[in-house]
Amino acid sequence: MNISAASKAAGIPSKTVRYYADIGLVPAPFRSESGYRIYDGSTVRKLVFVRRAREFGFSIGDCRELLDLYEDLNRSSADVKRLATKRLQEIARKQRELQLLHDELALLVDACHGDHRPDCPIIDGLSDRPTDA
Amino acid sequence: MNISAASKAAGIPSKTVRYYADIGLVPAPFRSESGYRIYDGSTVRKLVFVRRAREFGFSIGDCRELLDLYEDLNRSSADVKRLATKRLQEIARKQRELQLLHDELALLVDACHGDHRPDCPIIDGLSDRPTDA
DNA sequence: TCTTGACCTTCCAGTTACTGGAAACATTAA
DNA sequence: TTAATGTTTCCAGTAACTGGAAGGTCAAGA
Repeated sequence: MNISAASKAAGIPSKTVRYYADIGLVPAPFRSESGYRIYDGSTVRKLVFVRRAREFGFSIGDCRELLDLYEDLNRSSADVKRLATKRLQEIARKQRELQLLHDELALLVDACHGDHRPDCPIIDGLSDRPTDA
Repeated sequence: MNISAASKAAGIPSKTVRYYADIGLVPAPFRSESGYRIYDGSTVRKLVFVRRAREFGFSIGDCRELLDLYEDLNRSSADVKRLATKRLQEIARKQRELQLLHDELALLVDACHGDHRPDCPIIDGLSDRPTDA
């Protein structure tokens, strides 16, 4: 599996796949005789995990910690479980905030009659005229 | 309402609040005689909206479009409704992906007995040895 | 009134996490 | 064998902040 196949499988550009190995986020892949990177399923799965975590605002440092869970889970189980649980709570918080964002936008869409009538309660609430706050 | 109050209200650092006006993402605030920025509730509400959108991976460009919805909703309603609906679908997709991330991490946590027993089915599946893929 | 400390200003440089492009070597298909 | 495509390294550029310097402002207290 060379880099473009791994890139496709993980949903991450080749450039970024290289970068993630350069900074040691994922293990550096083996090389073919001619120097081509050769990826295995294990690394690809990590890349997928990183992509999803990055999409939701976890930093590279966070990803490093999250990936360490994979390696360390059976070692210092208690500490690691606490860390993972903290991250789970963060994800749950993100889910709630995402729901708020969704609802706010859905409200806009619902309030919009899709024609040219000028009365829109949402616009009234968010226009530039000075308000209560 | 000066910049630190607006910063607190919106949950965004003062630096970033200034930056968002510099790049024209939110309207440039009025100034006091001495040059201090003066914020109103309307702009603060936009800043909150931007913060939430940014936290979920919408780019500054995306935020610009989203904010335009507020201004343009009662104008070209049909087009704008289509754009908003597209964004809603994206948010829904993000929610599903976030759920996957959550489940994956929850699986790790559940599988971890919090002690030092060495058998962990998740680790087995994600270890560095070559796998099926 | 003066001063002290917190807050504000602009400007410019640095950071994070990529991302694009050049130059050169490798592989494959015709 | 040659053309197209894929890969390599290296270095520079971008997006979106973020930190720090140098200096002006404001409100409270001696």
